[in-house]
Amino acid sequence: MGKKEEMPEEEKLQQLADFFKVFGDVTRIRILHVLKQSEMCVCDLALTLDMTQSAISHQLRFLKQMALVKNRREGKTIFYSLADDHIETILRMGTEHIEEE
Amino acid sequence: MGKKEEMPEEEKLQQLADFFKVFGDVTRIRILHVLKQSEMCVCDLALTLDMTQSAISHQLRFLKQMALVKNRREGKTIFYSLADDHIETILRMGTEHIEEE
DNA sequence: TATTCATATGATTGTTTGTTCATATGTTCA
DNA sequence: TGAACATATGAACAAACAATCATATGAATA
Repeated sequence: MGKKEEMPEEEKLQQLADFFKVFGDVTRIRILHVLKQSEMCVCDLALTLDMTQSAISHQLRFLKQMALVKNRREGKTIFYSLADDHIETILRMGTEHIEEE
Repeated sequence: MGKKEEMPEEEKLQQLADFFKVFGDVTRIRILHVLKQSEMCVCDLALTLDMTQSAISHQLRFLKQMALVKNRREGKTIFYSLADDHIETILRMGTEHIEEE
């Protein structure tokens, strides 16, 4: 929609750092890794990752803000899933880098 | 050399987070961005990025540890450069993600 | 409508992290 | 060898961050 090419270089680099920062935490990586397989509600994420509902919820808010996950409500429960398959690609790239050599 | 496929999932995710964490800081992103164009010595990096030599040096050590940069000595000065072109690819992927939509 | 279940959120806290300051190491050249 | 220059490093400090605790919001159902 907007012309992002016009963004000043410095600001772009800041955004880039902010973007990668999201992946720089194990909890968030674990969440993304689980969601990569299937959508999941908050309480099941908490169970699966063995963390409190609150901790998961806080991270999900962050991930949502950064547009990495989306959610849908079904009655009382809210299901989270990856926002797009771009995320998987990035995770795979990182994995490949780590695994080589 | 080692078979990285045998690594336990949890440890792999931790390594992945640690890897991305490197890119999650503006200073490091700026350093990598500059080195993408040409190798450079510590003092010029400090000048270019308008930061103290010490701050740059600390970050370079971190980047070196994570195998993202390499260096060579030439007399008194030490030149740093990107360790491989993989880094550029990852930066580009991040940039693309940010710039789209 | 009161209770229960699912999730969100604000405040607090302990930890991590980036920068600074002071100083050490290492190289060159007079 | 000693002065000058380039880089590295340890300790200390402040800011950012993630988890926790307590509580609020919101939906279903008895």
